[in-house]
Amino acid sequence: MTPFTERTLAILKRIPSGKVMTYGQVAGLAGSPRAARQVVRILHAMSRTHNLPWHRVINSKGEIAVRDDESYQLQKMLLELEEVEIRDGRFIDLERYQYDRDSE
DNA sequence: ATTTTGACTATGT
DNA sequence: AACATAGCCAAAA
Repeated sequence: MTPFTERTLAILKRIPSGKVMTYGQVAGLAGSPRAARQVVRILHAMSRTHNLPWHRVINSKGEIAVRDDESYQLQKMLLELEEVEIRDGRFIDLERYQYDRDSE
């Protein structure tokens, strides 16, 4: 496993329930701010086997990025189970859910 | 070594 | 707000 992947996994696992991060934020903390698409790859490839909170990762516009309707509904449901309120694919109060304080 | 692959992002219109 | 475009980059093929 490459260092970037390792760091990305560590970061993803630290996103608390009820909070979200963008693909770009995760990539940035993992050391490569413009590798958002790599985060997407990692989620696709490893979310199942590594028990990652894939539903807590959203795009920079503050939307659920998934296009497939079934997966979209699943992601929305998982977030709502964590008290994240969404309407029309957008977060009611994104500010409240953003997980920034991570630099440490 | 080169090409393809994305649940992306910033910018411009 | 919506759309197009170009840039992006690590991993896999």
